[in-house]
Amino acid sequence: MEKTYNAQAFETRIYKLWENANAFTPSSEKDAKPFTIIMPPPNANDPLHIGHAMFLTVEDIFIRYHRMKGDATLWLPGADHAGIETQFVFEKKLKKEGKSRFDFDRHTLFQMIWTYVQENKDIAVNQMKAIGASADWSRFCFTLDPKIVTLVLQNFMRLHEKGLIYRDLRLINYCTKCGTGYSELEAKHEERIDPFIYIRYGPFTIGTVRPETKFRDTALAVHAHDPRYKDHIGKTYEIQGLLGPIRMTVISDPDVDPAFGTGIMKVTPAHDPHDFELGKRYKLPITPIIDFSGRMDFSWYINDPSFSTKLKKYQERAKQYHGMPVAKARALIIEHLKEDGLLEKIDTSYKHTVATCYRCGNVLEPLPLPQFFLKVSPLTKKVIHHIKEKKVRIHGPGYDKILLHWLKNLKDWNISRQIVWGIRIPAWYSVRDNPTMRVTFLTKEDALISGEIKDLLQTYSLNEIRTGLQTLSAPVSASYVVSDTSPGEDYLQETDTFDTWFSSGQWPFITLQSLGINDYERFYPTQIMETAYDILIFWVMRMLMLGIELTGTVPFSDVYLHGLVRDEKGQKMSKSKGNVINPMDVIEKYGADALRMALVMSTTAGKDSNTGEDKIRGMRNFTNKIWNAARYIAMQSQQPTANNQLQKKGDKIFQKHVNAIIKTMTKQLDALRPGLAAETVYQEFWYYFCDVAIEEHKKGTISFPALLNGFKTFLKLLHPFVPFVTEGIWQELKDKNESLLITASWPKIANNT
RNA sequence: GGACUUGUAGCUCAGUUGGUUAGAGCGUUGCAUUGACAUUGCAAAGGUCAGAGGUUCGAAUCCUCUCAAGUCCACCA
Repeated sequence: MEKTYNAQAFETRIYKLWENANAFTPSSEKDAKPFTIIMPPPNANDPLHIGHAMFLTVEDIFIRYHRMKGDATLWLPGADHAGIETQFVFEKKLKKEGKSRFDFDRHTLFQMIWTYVQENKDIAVNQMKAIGASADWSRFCFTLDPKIVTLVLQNFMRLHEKGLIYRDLRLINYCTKCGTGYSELEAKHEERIDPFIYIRYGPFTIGTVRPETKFRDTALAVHAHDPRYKDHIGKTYEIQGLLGPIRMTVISDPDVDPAFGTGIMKVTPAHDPHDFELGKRYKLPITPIIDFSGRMDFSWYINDPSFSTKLKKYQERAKQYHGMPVAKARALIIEHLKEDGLLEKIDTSYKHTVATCYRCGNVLEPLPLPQFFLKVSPLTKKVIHHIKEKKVRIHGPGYDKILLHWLKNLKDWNISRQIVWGIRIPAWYSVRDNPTMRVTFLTKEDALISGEIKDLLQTYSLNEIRTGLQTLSAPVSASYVVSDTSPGEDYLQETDTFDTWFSSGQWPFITLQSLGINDYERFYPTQIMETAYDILIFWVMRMLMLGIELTGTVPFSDVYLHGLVRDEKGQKMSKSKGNVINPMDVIEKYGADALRMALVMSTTAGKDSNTGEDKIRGMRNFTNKIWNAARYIAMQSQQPTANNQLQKKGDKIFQKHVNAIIKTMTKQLDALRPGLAAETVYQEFWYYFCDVAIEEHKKGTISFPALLNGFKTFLKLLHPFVPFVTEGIWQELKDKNESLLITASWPKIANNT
């Protein structure tokens, strides 16, 4: 044996040894208790980062422990198509090549992303193997596998049959840069200081940060008890605006805060969530003035028959605004307000929060768009019940409360996304029944071919429309049929795809179901869901909601949330800061075992940990310590059992101590405390086994067989944490009748009487 | 504005039904090298467990308040 442990020389070989022995497939023994972890599927386009290494390590520890305990242990790996994320990355790549998504039709774009993702998926799997993940690769699932897609569609249909799906016009958080809407979870609120503008508005003064939307105001609202405005309620005024006079009625609503601004607000239902609610309440029209590319839309004014009768000034202004980006238009409109003497004052220190795109940082535009929604309250009620019944336990301080808070306040889930990369919503609109439906071809060549379906049908055959179809906009009143196959010749399918979390929210059971009824019946519900706390709401909550609704049971009994891995100064790792630890570099330098130990040792559920190279180096030293203990053992010649009173006594004390360690570690692992268990085994191996037991043996007070036995026990206890070095040593020291450490049995407390 | 979490050695953190002298990694200081290991061993320094009060025979641990740090949530035009 070499003097120091060389991880590189072992790891690949050892992993092959396990793979060749089929060690990762669950035992088929009938009375073996099933133990299942569904791996959080990494984004298929992502190379592995330290966060992946974290969950792979923690989960692999649980998996290896249960496998050694003799459970039928399944760790099911997979990959997520990660709709928006992936399409965004791909579009960036296109941009570098001087292209855009609008250069391709729907089908071609999907195929291109598919190919791109396929290449990256294989890299990710190899990296997961390098970390030592003992997952069952033969059961690998991808969210866009045909079988998975079929199940997602069927489950959508089931939810629809249960009356939990509806289509509605709502103001959605729309990112005009990314070209898609989001759910409430994906909006990031940021504090901003924006000018607050006071505008002379007929007999009133109104305050707003968004003067550009005022052209489509539908009413003025005040609080009923406000003495300043009480007498105006119900009255209609002619108000001089930038495009001529408009008529506006004053309504009263208890939600209007008299203390804010001037106490009177303009109502713009199409562009403000609060106003949208008011609009609904008082049946005000929803009249947009901003389009989905984030530009001003004055076509309603320009195309109005009375346009030619307007003042020249107004005509020019409208033409000028039309098509202008929102921010630019706002500045210009402020100028025009000044010009017309309508600007009262500007408060430049107004602080408020705006919703921004969690991904690109662009300010989200609330825009009216018909979307599919999932009613959540019947689902969240069931989840709350299951949590209270302790059918599912959350590990990580405070996160049970956060989850419950969300469950109690959750709004209906917008599951439509206006992207191509995903599972297309199986809703079909009849061309015959919905003649006002529009299709838009977004390829440059076809950009002009848009219009009412009726006209298109005359020019093109239906098949041609389907192939090139980019987006379809059906009015909110359009009738639709939910079906996983086309209901008939004259139907067009919804072009929106599902929110990625809608499919990954079903992951624990659709994976197993896609693998066959046997797997589903044997391994569902699963035991542990292990993931980072930052996707508790996005993912874990959704899995609980959909799992309980669609399978009648909690998809997992324990949720273990690990913290985020930060650098040694506690800063978030990011490429721009240059403090990123690449797991593959670490493995090359120090070995996978050192990385694993560094990630898990002394960490607790739900708390961030700071990991620097010093810690990893320290853990590399630990693997070397194990190696050298093995060298010492290997150097001893076989000696008979304890042959004197001193050794008998020494062996007994040694055995007793080892038993205590087995007991402690078993308890810690059962309690889902891998960080503590790692610390225990580290301490006990180094400061007890090496510093005490081996020294005792040198003095002759512990017999060799007892020492060897104890060492083998330690290898087993160490194995879930540092699988490579322990298996490597095991192969050197094992008896003839022993085979692999990975499948050896977890130590039981030996009777030493 | 709400909610949650944290404050333990120079640094990074463990310490879960409250129980002798509060632990580890890294760092620091001294000594040790032909017999497993210098990626080491032995020894040492370093803590009023944020502060104050309370419960208790006993508190880092439970309760209250104060101070500090962080995270999440929230439509105020």
